[in-house]
Amino acid sequence: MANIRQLQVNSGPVTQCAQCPVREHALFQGVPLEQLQWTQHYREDQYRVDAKTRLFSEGDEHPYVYTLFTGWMMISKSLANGKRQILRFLLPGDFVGFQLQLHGKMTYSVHALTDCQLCAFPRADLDKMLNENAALATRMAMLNARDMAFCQQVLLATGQKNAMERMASLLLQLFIRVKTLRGLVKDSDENSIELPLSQEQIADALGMTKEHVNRTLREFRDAEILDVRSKRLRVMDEARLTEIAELDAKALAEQALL
Amino acid sequence: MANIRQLQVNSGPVTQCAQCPVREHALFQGVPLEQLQWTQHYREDQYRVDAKTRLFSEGDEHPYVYTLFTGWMMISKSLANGKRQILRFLLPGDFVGFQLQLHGKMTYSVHALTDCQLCAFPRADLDKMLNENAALATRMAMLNARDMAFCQQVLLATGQKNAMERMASLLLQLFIRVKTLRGLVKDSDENSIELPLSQEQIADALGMTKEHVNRTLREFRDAEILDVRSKRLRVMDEARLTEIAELDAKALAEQALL
DNA sequence: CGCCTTCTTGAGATGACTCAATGGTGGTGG
DNA sequence: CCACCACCATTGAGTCATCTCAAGAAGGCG
Repeated sequence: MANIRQLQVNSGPVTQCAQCPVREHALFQGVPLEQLQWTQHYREDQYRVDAKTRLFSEGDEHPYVYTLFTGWMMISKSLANGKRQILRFLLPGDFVGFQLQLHGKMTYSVHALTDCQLCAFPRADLDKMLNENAALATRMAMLNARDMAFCQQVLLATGQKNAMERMASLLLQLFIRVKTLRGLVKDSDENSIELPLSQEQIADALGMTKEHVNRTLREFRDAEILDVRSKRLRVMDEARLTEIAELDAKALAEQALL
Repeated sequence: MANIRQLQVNSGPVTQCAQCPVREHALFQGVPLEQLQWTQHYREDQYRVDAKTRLFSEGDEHPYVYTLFTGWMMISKSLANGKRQILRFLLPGDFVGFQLQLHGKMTYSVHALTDCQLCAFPRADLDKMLNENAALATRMAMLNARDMAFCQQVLLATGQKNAMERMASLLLQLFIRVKTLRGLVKDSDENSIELPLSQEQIADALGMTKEHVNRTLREFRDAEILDVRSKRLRVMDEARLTEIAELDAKALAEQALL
């Protein structure tokens, strides 16, 4: 609740995106170029959003959908008593904002965890574009199916795994996704990734308290499996982590590639 | 685990579907008829599945996707230790089987709770159909978005609500969906619906134990809010139930209509 | 340097779980 | 039509994982 601040979208297109690992808009990946010519006349703008600011909130009538180009964001839903569930962390390449009520109120909130750059589409245009281009609409369905599979994985974890297993699932999933993205943008450290999350955010993603997240992270550190410290996740024993998480690392990497 | 039996698909098309409340295949609803003419040459068969039998399991390479015409089914994922999360209950009109790896292993299992009738499509055809017809692909994306919103709702509940609130959410959601479907097929009893679930299944859908489901149901009965008995859910105090569930009844009804 | 957020740790409370035993109920076959 | 059996619901008592409340330590940022 407390960390929701004013939206700061600096309008004006960002022409270049030099450090962006995903050059194409996610919706267009794999769609043949000649089928995209006609989309030229649809509006498409790039925006910056500062760390810790809100892109939109649950209940807003928000006119855009986005592809995240750089940075980390999160999607969340809250209850009246202030409890918050983080549904997903967004990484470069992820699509945000598509939902059933295309022109109704958003069913979740989106916040930037780091400074972000994103590509925006007017909802009205998206609607038309999908109905005019089957390859695009199919890709949209596929993106949705990927996110669905992920949401179901998290639901399985939240409903049936204990604290340690849930945490292993989340961290391994992020570890693999970030390393997969990195394939496109070379990096040095093989067994550590940037992890711009507070323990409270991890807690809200896993449905546990921040204190228990802290204790669980300590257990992992004591067992020399992983170490989360100063916004960095270091994995010492990936095999053991995979075992605890009970996830299929190969499937995760495939998902991350889409 | 124990209630997984042999698949019994009686092949041969079911030409009529007299008692079916959803006459159209979900994927085709809202798609103009003239755009569907050309789909005629794609295969489409109807099947029956007996109560308590499996349609397919996590890990199977299953060649069909389905629309459920009559009956209740459930989608679930399991862990090695036998714990099972029920991801969703399927009602007439629901689409099952679409996923990212269209031709790979299924990421979840599907079981029939009652005797069911469903309409099957070969996966290979679906792929082509989507890529040839934008309206169809858009509709697929929309169906997915609906299911996504529902999955996120459940995730919020499982992560942040207590036993009573979670249970209220599930039962209210089913209550509204079934009553909405009933709009198409008139029925008498206004405040009760058929609920072909065991307490153990409710438990697996909510991430709690069957014993605690039993105790929680008792609390609801004692408070004269609802009564689940002999495969029937009777709601005595819908206002109170909605309040406890902290759900938007109007939004639920809209979702149910898609 | 100082302030504010985040992390860390402890101790006690509790909601939900486990284990165990009994009671119901519907379906099946004699 | 009844008797049996398997499955499902019910209830109790004790345990445990996780939560709550509290207080101090450590970062990071202006």
